[in-house]
Amino acid sequence: MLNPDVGKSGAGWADPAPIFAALGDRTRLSLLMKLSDGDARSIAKLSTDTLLTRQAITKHLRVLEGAGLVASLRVGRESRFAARRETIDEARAYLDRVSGHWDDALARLKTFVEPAG
Amino acid sequence: MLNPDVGKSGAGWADPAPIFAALGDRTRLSLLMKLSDGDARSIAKLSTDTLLTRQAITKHLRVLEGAGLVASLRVGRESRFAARRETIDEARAYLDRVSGHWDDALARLKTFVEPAG
DNA sequence: TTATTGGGCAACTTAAGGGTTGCTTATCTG
DNA sequence: CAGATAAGCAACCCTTAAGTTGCCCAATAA
Repeated sequence: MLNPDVGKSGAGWADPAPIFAALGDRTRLSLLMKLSDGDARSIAKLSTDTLLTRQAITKHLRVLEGAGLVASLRVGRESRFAARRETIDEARAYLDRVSGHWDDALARLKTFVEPAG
Repeated sequence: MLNPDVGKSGAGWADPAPIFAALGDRTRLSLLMKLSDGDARSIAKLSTDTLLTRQAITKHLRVLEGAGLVASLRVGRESRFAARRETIDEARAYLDRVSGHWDDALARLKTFVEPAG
């Protein structure tokens, strides 16, 4: 399948937690890194240079796919995976929201000791 | 404790997976959101408007702290937590790296069907 | 000083995650 | 066609994660 919509839906916002959860694994991050040039690769190719079995890699790829971070397409006898920038950008946008709302470190230190206000 | 260094270390790069793993939970994201104004809040305050017990919230906060996403400081009888922008930005920077390396969607579709090259 | 409120600690249950092995199916190559 | 290569499926470990309950301790407020 070329894609489940894990993306944005009009007005409200989808829960980004599953995206971050998918990113929260060393193996999956390194898979995403390999795919970070935009090219698609087969499972076999993605399984080289790793200690894990092909099945393990497959599972990780499916997790990434479930989160919308990669898309897969079967061509011939192989399954090719490619990174999906949209979802990565969605995660970035979320981090922007939680990061962009306050100013300097000094102000933060103050708030530790100030009354609960 | 005001924080263990989960941050960058000179030349190489720390593994960002634990950061994303910490972000990969709805409850923790909502906690971070509450803290996204830069102010510190007590556990009690952060436990209001949630169905979970205070203990559960505490655990989540400790997970966030372990990942460096928040810092805590005990003042009087309460533990105040505040978000740490550095770590959030670290996660953003990582996403920049995996996202910033290819161009348009069309090119990506091509790579699905092209020979493995 | 006695309640009350904010938190820490520990034990325990349930469910999910990461990984493996074994076997089967489909595709490509000689 | 025979053999090799790419992958899917399913069952099965083992460990960690999320959440709960119960109890105890420290700081504040009446």
